[in-house]
Amino acid sequence: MPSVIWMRPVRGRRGPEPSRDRDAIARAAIAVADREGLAAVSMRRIAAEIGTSASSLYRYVARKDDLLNLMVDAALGAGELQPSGDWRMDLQQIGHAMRAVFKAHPWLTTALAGRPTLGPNRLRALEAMLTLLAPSGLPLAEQLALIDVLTSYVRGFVASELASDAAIRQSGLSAAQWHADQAAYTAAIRASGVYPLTSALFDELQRTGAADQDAGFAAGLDIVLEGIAARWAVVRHGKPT
Amino acid sequence: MPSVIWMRPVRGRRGPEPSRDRDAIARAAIAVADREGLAAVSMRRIAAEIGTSASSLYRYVARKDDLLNLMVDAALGAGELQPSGDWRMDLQQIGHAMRAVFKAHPWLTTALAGRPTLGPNRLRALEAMLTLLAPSGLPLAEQLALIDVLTSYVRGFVASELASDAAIRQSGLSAAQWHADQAAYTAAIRASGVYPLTSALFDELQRTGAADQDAGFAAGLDIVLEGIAARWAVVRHGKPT
DNA sequence: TAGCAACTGGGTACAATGTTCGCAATAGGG
DNA sequence: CCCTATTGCGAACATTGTACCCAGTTGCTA
Repeated sequence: MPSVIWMRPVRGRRGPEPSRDRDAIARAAIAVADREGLAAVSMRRIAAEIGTSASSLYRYVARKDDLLNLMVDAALGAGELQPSGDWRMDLQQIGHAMRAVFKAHPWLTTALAGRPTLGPNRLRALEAMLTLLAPSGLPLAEQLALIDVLTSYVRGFVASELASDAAIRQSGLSAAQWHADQAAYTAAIRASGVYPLTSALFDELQRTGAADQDAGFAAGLDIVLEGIAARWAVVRHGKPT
Repeated sequence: MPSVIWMRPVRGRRGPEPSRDRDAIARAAIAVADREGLAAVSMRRIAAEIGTSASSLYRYVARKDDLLNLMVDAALGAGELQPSGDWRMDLQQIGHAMRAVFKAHPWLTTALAGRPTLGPNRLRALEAMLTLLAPSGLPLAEQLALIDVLTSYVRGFVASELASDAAIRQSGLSAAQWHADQAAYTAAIRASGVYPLTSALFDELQRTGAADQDAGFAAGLDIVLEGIAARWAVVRHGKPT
């Protein structure tokens, strides 16, 4: 039996028809993770959610890891791209769409860590981005590098955005208590006098609300796109690396 | 008692002197994670490693999460920067050093996911990078965005590099079996005919060995630095965003 | 058509995990 | 000097991922 879940047949050739399907399982697990965090996703819990038992769930996924793979690929499948012909605008749009997906499923960045999930949805997205970058004439491996730069940036940025929420949920403290502890910590950092720039940064971040985190994201995205454009131009104009 | 571990006193004012210290605990945990993966890091295991019991370990860390925070900050503390005066060269050097750290501790990218650890070592690194970017004259928040772009890229790239190793270890399969399964999967993807560019990418990646992954990383890093340089120039020459 | 093999559903069991509790020993502060 | 805060630790508990087994169901084949 193959270890990649998408290589395993969805049902055997004999015996009763399975009463659930992978999509329903993924949806249930995603709903739980969205509502209560990734830690709430246990085999027993998801099984109960779809009205069956843990051991029955193992008829659909070989290991819990496969359940997470299903969740990740299903969550990643939301985006659909309408190519406009302008690669930079398209990449920008993809970046914003990815950010929206990651923010809609706060557990996704964590679940993706160390998991090279390559399900049908992610394959579709990869193919679409390669199609977008094809006119660059760059070697495919380098196109992949460009895509990696973009997706890594988005994931990293959203991870920072969600970090406090995640930490709060994980710590089990009240949000107020957590923020108080955090404020005490930054106060101690400032008081140490060893980190003047970092302290100033804390001040600035506190002064400007989280409202312009959108602007920050867009600015970072522009940096990335600028780098990609530069690389693209190198090939187009024959300039050396 | 504060929830941030670095705000908690390292020992009480009475009673016997603790027989171990946080550094030794972090070192032991890092050694186990390096050798056997993050999954092998359990409270009982680390306690045994330093010759004590699980319940005693709880005198040093309030929760397992704190143990991971200690590990992350200790692992991140390896790098030391010698500023050369050329910010671009310095950032490049930092990027390469970070990649080395992440590759030396394959569990680090995973442990860092969803964990806004801000221990002394990370604070030092942040302050150093802000010092480096100070001449840009950019607002601190935007300097942070630049740093995020860089670190996100490095983390994302190394995560991709380590993904297969991590997946192999996690699956419990033999490396040969895993690669066979993976090859069968990519073959099925090619056979489907739906993903021509992705299939070509697989071919190209297989043809070029992993030897030039270094080159790929450097290329991506250049893209990032190019983007940062562009942003820097905007301010210096007063051009509009 | 009879029967066997493959398959699904699910109850039970097991080892391992994070974490809490209580108790004995030990140090400093009044 | 004694009281209280603190350390080390054994035992216990609920929860977790997962293996095993058995009963019922379907389809292939003789």
